Amino acid sequence: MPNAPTPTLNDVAEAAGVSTATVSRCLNAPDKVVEATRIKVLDAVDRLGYSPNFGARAMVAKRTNTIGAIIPTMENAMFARGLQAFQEKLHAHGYTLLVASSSYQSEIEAAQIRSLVARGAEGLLLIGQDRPPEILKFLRTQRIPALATWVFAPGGDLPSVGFDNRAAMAEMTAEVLRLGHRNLGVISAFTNGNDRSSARVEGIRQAVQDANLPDTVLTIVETAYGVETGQAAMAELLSGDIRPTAVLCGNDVLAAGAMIEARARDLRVPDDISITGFDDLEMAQVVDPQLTTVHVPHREMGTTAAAALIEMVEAGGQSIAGSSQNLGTRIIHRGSLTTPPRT
Amino acid sequence: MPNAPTPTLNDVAEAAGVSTATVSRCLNAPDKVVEATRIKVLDAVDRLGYSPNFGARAMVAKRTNTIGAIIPTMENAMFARGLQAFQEKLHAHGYTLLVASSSYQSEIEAAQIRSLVARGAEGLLLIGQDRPPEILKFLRTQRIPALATWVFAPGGDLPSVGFDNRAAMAEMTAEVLRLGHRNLGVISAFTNGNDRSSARVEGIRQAVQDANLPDTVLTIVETAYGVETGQAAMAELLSGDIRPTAVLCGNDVLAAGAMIEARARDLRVPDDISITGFDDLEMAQVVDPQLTTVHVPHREMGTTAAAALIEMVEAGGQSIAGSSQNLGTRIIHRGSLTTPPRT
DNA sequence: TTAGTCAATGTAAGCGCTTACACAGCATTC
DNA sequence: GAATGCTGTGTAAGCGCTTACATTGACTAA
Repeated sequence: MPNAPTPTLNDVAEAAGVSTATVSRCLNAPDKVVEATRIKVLDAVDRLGYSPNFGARAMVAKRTNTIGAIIPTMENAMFARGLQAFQEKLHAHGYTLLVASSSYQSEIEAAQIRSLVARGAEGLLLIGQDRPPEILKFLRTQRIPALATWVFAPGGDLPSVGFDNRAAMAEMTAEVLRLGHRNLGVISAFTNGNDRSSARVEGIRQAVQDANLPDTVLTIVETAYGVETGQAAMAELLSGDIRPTAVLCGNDVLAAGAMIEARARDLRVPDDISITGFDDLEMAQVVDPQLTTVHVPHREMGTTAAAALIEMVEAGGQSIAGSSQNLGTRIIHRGSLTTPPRT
Repeated sequence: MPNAPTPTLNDVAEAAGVSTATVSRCLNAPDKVVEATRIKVLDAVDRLGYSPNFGARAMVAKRTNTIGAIIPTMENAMFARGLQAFQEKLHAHGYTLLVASSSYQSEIEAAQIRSLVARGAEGLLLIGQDRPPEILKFLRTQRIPALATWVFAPGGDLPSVGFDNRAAMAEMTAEVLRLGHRNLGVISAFTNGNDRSSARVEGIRQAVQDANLPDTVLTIVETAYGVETGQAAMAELLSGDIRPTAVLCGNDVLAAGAMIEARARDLRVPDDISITGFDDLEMAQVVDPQLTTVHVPHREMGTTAAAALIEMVEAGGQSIAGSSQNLGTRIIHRGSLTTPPRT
């Protein structure tokens, strides 16, 4: 058996006894071809197991119907959920999603952006607002519309579809302070190069300031994303001189870790210590007590972002601008937050 | 400002005053070009914001360094984790990962396979072993090596890197039976078109049979993936005539749902009822009591699969076969499984 | 000096596809 | 019965790139 190379349009044309143009038409505009021919051609396609070469097609058609997304990591349920919704919406509009991950590193993100654009992405979904000017310039010269998500930052370099991390966390903090807590632990994901994390921490500081309290009421620990790291951070917080009565966590996963550590030390949540999360993942409902957290409409965000990006792409060269949308968050009161224990 | 189209190799060549061949060489084999020229060219590349067109390159070079993966959904931590490891390994070997999701539907998977191949995927990671013969034929005629994962099925149509779902679940069931349970509830993900789910259920039946027990000891409920569906399934199980003393869940997420329902009914886990999971996700450690579950080496599987697939791809036309690897699982004893309550 | 070598660059073909245009055949229309 | 339109198909250009081969010129060796 000779090493049959993968069949091309030409092979199909020969097999069907027609020209390549006809084959192409059969595949892309079947009604422009009379039925008898179409059957002949489709039969040949089947027989040869022909599959069109996307690159060649894209090169001449100048359309790819492809949109790219770059997320820090797939291993974060929050992104996974939003992305799944994003992809479903894209699919419904005939677009294909290409996903890449950056491991939270700006240079990798830059490389991935170039890679996705080279692969024909006509629009890009990115996480967060901050990125180096070279990238923005690249996007501009390539005329690729891009959307920042998981943040709401009108007037930023990129249009954004998301929510106000800072305000949401400030609201949660205000609630904690209102309940009477005056000694707050904070477990945050690394803020360096992560504008969502840092906005959340800023929100906390803001709320403390707005309540006319000194920022010495705060003890902040930064750590990597994960249950175990959250647990370790909680251990650190609890071994300090003054024990916080409430711990604000930058996300639900860290909060779950904090709860494990609290339990390990025989601290009852929330009677001995309150814990709050952020994101409202499944995990928030699975821990005991269930987590009081900030609900983020991840799926809605994915869907809205898809719609916005498609619009930007189809607006074409005209305006790459697009406009920002704030999706809003709300505090979900469950069992992990209450008044501080009486001493 | 004229509508500047995105710059091409030619534009760079003109801007640098050299031929396209030289520009191409600068980019792909810099040492074949004298330094002075190289600087000129790279400068022009920068100035124009040039980015090579992947499709055009792939078309002539016949290499894409791209591997595709199709998973049922990104919204499942189990896949996310394995995939992240897979992608890291690929990256280290200079390959790019293209991800698509199939929503657990075979026809969508087939379409995605074609789409990824058309986009130049040189190898494919798939989940599970079962798929229609047309797809296998397509893969064969296109000479695309493919690997089945999350299963171990030597002698199957595709080589596999994974674990034996059936044996793992049988082992867990045997353990439950050994503790004295004689009334087992089972909450399984839908088994239809999901060979992992069905293998797990088969494992349970097998273990019951091996213990010379009638399969009336089993009450099986199938449901969709999710905490809430797990909870509903548990409710169904608990409202039956005879209450199971142990509930075997097809995965940790369903198990977490089951625990919530148990708690809602004031049943203590494990004293009143035992619950087991499968996968050993973070969620298993976060619930209280922590879940006794089957540990699956997701990351290791991803890494191993990447290595195997790269090897298959680089073996090229010769043998698309590859060989299967069984990664092994083990039961993690935590707090959710104990002997049945005395009546 | 002259042939020979070699490194640096240019020339041009062609990868697989779509599509503008040309063309043939046929049914209408006056 | 010629002019007209329409429909189905073919012809061929060219998308952006890599690379085999040709060319150039500087240098070496005899």
